[in-house]
Amino acid sequence: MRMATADVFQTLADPTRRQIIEALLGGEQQVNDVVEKLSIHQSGVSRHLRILLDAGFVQMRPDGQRRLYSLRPEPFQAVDSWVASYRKLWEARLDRFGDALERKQRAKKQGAKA
Amino acid sequence: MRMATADVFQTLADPTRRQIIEALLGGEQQVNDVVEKLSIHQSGVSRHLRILLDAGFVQMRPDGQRRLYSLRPEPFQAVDSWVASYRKLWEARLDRFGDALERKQRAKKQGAKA
DNA sequence: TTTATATTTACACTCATGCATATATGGAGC
DNA sequence: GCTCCATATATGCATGAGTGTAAATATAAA
Repeated sequence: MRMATADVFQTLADPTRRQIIEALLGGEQQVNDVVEKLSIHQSGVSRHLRILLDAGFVQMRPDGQRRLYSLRPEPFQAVDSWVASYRKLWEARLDRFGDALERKQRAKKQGAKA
Repeated sequence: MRMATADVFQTLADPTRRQIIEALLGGEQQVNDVVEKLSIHQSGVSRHLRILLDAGFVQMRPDGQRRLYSLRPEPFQAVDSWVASYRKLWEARLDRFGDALERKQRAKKQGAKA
């Protein structure tokens, strides 16, 4: 149960796990709910959830005989922080749009607050 | 040679490949330069570079008997865009700091421009 | 105890990795 | 042109890791 960035990518490598993550974006779900959205047996989903739990992507809350799973932000932040190191690769070529974009976003944010 | 987000995570799952990517952050490198930074044989590096090439992470430019590899932005953008879908998971709990932070960054940016 | 929900384990299978070796490619020297 | 050397890729092999399924086991409620 390490929790390093390394395991984060290892965990995300499996498409079924990414599907599970996407399914949980809607909010807390019990195992069977997740199973219905995938084409894999329940035992497989349980194992994937276990891996996601170990990697910190999800948390679990027992509710009677059910187990409710939901997303946790930390590993996503780790990915975000990793990719940030490489953002310079494409930000340069967007520079000319940068200022206009920034102004637009700032205006939007101001509007939302009003 | 697909190029979907799926392969992106699959490609990033291997720690040696992430090392290679990191090594290329310094700029264009020939294969031997990369080999020296890792503890793996040249043939292995070549195969990893091939995989990175297929996934779009790197591009190759022949220079005599050397092959110069460098990073390409697209797959990183794909990761960035994927993680953006989950940003709401942690942005909420940072809201109270958000305004102060934004002001600070804005001030910094202004300062840099001056 | 019976039922619903979920996890664990054993198994077969596939796939990826690293190494070693062989093969390709390009330049230098003759 | 030809050979020699440096650089790099491709292939065959052994090994290890991960996946899905099915059966067995846990857990909680009725």
